[in-house]
Amino acid sequence: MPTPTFFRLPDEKRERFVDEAINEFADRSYAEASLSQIVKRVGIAKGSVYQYFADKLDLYRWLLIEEVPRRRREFVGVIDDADTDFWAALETQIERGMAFLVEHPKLARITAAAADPTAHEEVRGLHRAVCQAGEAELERSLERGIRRGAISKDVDPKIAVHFVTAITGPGLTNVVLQELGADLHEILASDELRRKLDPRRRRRLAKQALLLIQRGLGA
Amino acid sequence: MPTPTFFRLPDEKRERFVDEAINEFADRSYAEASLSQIVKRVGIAKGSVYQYFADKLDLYRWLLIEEVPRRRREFVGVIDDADTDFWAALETQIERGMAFLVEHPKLARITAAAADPTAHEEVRGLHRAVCQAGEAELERSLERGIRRGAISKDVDPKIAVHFVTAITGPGLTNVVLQELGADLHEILASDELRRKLDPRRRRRLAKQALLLIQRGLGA
Amino acid sequence: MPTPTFFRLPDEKRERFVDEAINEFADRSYAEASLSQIVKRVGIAKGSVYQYFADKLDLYRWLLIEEVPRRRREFVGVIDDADTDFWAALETQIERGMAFLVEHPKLARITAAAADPTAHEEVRGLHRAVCQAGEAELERSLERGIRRGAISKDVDPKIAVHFVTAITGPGLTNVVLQELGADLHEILASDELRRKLDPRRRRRLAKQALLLIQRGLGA
Amino acid sequence: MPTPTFFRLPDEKRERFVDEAINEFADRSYAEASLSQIVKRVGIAKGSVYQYFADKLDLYRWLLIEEVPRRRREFVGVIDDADTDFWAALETQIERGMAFLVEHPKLARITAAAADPTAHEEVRGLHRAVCQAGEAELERSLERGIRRGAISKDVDPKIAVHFVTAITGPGLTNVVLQELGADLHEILASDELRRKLDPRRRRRLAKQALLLIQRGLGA
DNA sequence: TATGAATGAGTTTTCATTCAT
DNA sequence: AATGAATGAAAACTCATTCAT
Repeated sequence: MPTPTFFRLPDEKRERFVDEAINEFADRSYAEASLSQIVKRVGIAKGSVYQYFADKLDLYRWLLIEEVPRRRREFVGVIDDADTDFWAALETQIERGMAFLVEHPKLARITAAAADPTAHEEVRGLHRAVCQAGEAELERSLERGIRRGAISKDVDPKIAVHFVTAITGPGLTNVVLQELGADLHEILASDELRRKLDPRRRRRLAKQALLLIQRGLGA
Repeated sequence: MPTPTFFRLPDEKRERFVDEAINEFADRSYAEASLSQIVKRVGIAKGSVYQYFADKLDLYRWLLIEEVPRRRREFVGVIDDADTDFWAALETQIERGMAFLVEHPKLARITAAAADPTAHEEVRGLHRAVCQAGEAELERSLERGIRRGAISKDVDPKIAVHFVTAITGPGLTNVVLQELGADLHEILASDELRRKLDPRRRRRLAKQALLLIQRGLGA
Repeated sequence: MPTPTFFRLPDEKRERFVDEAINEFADRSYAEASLSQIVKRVGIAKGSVYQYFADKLDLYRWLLIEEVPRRRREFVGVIDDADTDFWAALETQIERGMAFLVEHPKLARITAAAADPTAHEEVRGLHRAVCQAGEAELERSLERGIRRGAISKDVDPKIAVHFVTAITGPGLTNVVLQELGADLHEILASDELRRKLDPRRRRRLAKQALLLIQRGLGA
Repeated sequence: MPTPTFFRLPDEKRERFVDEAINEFADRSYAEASLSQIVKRVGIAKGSVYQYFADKLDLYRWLLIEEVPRRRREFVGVIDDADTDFWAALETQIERGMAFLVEHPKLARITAAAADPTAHEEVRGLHRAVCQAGEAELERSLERGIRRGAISKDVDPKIAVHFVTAITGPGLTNVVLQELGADLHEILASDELRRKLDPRRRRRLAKQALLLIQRGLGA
């Protein structure tokens, strides 16, 4: 976790640092990402990184577990299905997830990298933690859906959670990428690409995902 | 692609080399995988690798695009849905895919790593190629399914292909991992774990996946 | 040498600083000793060190040449052989030296490190100065011993001084360490070890050293 | 311990490497000694060191435990006191030890550094091993001396060994250094200094050491 | 064809020291 | 006086790749 020094930094400087760190870890795998690159781009001394974080892993951990999820929550908002229809909540979630993917592809990419099964022992541990947090939440949602009769009783939430996650995660991501005819890396470089996927089109794609899940699981 | 020299190698030696290369690339990401490790375990000189392959990437490319898919096809077999029921063919495919995952986790892991969005520029290109090959085939299957009336007419095969791939790929993988209470790395080390997931239990999981897809897409 | 600021410090704070500095330089060689460690343990800012001393070497010099000898003198006292028997004075000195070693192993260690011939150019200079001071004093003692007939006339005090120093310095230290079955680092950590070498046993060891010197040099 | 590669090196190259490594570790403490310096002086690539040794510690260990003792044995020879008079053997040993000190001050310095009590945890372990080996041998010698009547029966060889070691080690070293009016580092640089201590003078100094020990311990 | 020694660019990390506040 | 952020040189170590034998 970051040092107090890091939080005491002038906002502008801290943000520049975080942005470049996100750039680096979105571009390259943990092993390939290089602190040297980050400091070069931020324009600070190598040693400064170690004033802010204990080491490379510490920086990555904070990004992956704290900062990226925080930014995601900020963008996506909290979708509470406690008071609303399960399917309506899911639809909102899918739509906002797609918007996040398109508007913040770098952040999306860092999270997506957490699925890589070949990775540093230590990094894998972080990845598992990240995934499990999201899955636990969805599982509770599914259970609620079953209780309320939205989801069929013969669905096992412990299993279905992985299918729904797969559809709304890598599934939707790949749909988007195909629509754009590009990979995540290219999207970063091009505002034009991002505009290609206007909200109307996004809604159409979201509907398809929702339909599959709804028919697949619905009561 | 391998040099003629590589194919002229005594079978036993070539196989030992390939096995250790698979071990290494299944354990570590492309960036972390080390040729030094491979040659040490095979017991050949470092220079020899460059008699067989142009460089590290060339070796990885061949494994990812030729050798691992070849081994997968050998294990899974070709499931031709031209003559059979679409859903029956899919069910078979899912079941065999799960069996492959459990029996050959190393190979599965190399393929799964291809989903990592943060990776060498060049490696990413390979990954995309691998994915697109599989998706093209599935897309044709889906189109056939629609024509024959197995799949609803309002399904867009270009989009659905990603959802189905997500479910049968990362979705099922994660289901399996959760069932085993372990990650892919641990499965490798433990025959016991592998036995935990006997065919009957596998079939039950496959059914759940199939049901979701079938209800979701079915006419 | 310390700045006026250093001496103006509240006693409690200055003492805490000195104690931790001694801890650090007793644990690690000059090169390995780290100002960062010291300030962290004292709980002051890094920059403060430079308000008290010119630099790392300046701090070390003061400890080695002023503070540690001062503490040693305080513990050992001044043994004046001007009025007493040469051998009785030496015996006292040896006994007190051993007591110092056992009761203040950290201080002893800092002095002992001064014997290391591989060290910073500048540090070596300090070491030589420290050694020569002690040797000059002993040499005068030896000369007095010769004049009074306690020591044989054919002893060259300029040479003998090094042998006596060796016996009472590293010689006795190693005897003590062997008796304790430990190295200096372990002694620090263990009060129990220190108690193992009670005064009676210490006297026995001292006698052996004295006997060797007395028979070896005595008239 | 060195790799096979190291031993396969052309003699000239290997010797140049070892010589420079000895230079470095004789000049600076383990912590300060730098592989970068060594390779710069030898004129090879940094990576080459790691073809020869596992790491810095591995190189130091080999020098300290194998190579320097080997060179010392080669120079000093084996002095067997089994067949000769104990005192004559000791005298020879002292004389040759002094010659070694003067002729190979670098090697002597590396050994002497082993007495430094403030040092890397790992390095301290090596040092202790080196010291204990020498002491064990001398202890056996002393016991033989007692049995044969050369040494007084009331001498405890376990204790005396440290005093004798101190005299013939740091004691004699300091005598020599004082005679030369220099420290070990200056001796290295100056052939003239080395010549100042001709064999006749060396013998005189050795006699003084022997006399002290002989009178001190002799029956 | 096989070998394996040599390379050197690149990595993460440490730390004494400076200096604006 | 005290602070503590910034610095950057230097360290140990890794590894794909080359090339003479």
